[in-house]
Amino acid sequence: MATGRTHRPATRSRGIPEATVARLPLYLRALTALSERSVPTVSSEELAAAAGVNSAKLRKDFSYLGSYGTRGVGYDVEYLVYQISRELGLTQDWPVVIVGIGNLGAALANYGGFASRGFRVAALIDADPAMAGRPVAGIPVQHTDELESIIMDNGVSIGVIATPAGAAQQVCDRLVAAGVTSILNFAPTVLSVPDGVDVRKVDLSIELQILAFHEQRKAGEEAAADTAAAPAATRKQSATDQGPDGDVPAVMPA
Amino acid sequence: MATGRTHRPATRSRGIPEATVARLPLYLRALTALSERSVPTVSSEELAAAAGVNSAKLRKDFSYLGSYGTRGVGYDVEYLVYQISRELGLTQDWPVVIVGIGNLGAALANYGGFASRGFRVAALIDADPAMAGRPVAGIPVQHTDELESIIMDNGVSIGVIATPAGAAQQVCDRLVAAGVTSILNFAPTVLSVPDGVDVRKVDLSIELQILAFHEQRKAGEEAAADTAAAPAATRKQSATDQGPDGDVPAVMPA
DNA sequence: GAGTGTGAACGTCTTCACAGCG
DNA sequence: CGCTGTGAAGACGTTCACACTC
Repeated sequence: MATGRTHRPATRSRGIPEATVARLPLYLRALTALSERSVPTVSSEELAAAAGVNSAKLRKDFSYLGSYGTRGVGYDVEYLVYQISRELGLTQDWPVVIVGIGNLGAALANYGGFASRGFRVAALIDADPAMAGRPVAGIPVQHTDELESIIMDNGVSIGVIATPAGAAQQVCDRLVAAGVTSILNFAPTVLSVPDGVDVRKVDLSIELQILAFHEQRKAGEEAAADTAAAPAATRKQSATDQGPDGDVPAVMPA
Repeated sequence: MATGRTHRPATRSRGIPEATVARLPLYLRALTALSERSVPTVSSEELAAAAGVNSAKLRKDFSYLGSYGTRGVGYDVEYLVYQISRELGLTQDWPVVIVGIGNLGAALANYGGFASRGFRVAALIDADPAMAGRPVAGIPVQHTDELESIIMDNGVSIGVIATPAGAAQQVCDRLVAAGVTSILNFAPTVLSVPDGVDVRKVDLSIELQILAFHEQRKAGEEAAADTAAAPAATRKQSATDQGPDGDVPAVMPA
């Protein structure tokens, strides 16, 4: 089955902290927007505001990549876009397959955010024979039987699972056996994979439950409403910090 | 500057850590599955395996809720389901509106994971007049003009945004003005909201970029492959821990 | 002067390991 | 004995504040 990958020595010597990696796409998006408006440079303060984080965090994050800024000036937008893209591995082409072309799978296939980065939908796969051949987002759906050959022929290493929960583990096993080493899982199940395979999970229902928790808490605090500093109308960037993490599952490096 | 920032009073006396809150839905799902199989009790070890975390973390998490286990035995499944549901606020009904009924919005409307918890889709809203009246997942789509009245009439406090990025902030503003205090955002934008409103973000493209980062790293490590302990076929639960967090944005309690 | 880069302080989350209870 | 519950230790992440550079 899996290649016996090594263990992670705990301290990633050359490594960029996971928390930082998770924010790089955020910075990249903000920078891309600036780039499209032909803004030449940004300060950490401005960029941080656009990305919804605070500037100290942003500077610290960038410091892990290297010293790409200019003191007294800020960061060169184009240069940073390139550096972050390279760090994230977006300067290369990543063929991706989406398995499970229901409502969600179709939404993913149509999602523009993939192509704009280095991702290319190499194939759509579904178990329903009636779907076979039917085009979704301009790409013909192929039957699950073809899964292995599609993966191998296209050198796919990233797979997206958008099947019902019951089918997810089985699909996952087949993807991994065929050579996929990174999986984005939308099915509400805990997938088990061999060492060396990364899984990230997106779970809609979990996100709502976390919101419900905070919502409930708010309701209970209607009383003691003011403590010290709490200007009612202070606008605040939302994406700032998001809870520790746990939410959307996880990266499991070898 | 130097000392004393009027921060959050440090010790949230009654508070459950965010990281723990984010895992409660995971435990709940695992417990529900056990409950359906009429399993009466579980040990922390078994439940942890089912949820994809380690047992120490699970016990610590539960300890914030109270002492619901029995030493030498484990946890009563039904009782824990109830306690966690209550803690998450799922024992009450949460009417939710989904704005933006494209592929993704439709997928969300059809998603079974909502109803099974305390969430009820109170309305589907779209800006396209051609969508109005058309049923999606058995619910007729309503026009954006009705947004405010829908929110108020149904006492909706949780909104889901599945619109294109360009419309998200505007929709968000209207939702908030109408009384929504928790938002789940699928649009690839940083939303800015007043204090007291929570926003969580799910961003598909960001998840893929994080996977690409790790994938790239793997490719570069093909060389030094063996260290010490690396049983090739060791199966591992995926959702264990997922990176620090940052990824999907954030909860911003008042 | 303006703004980056970063050591050090601080806070949060995870893991360990074992006391204590059924 | 088995397994929970939890202090204490340690890893990780964030924030502060300022030296340093342009």
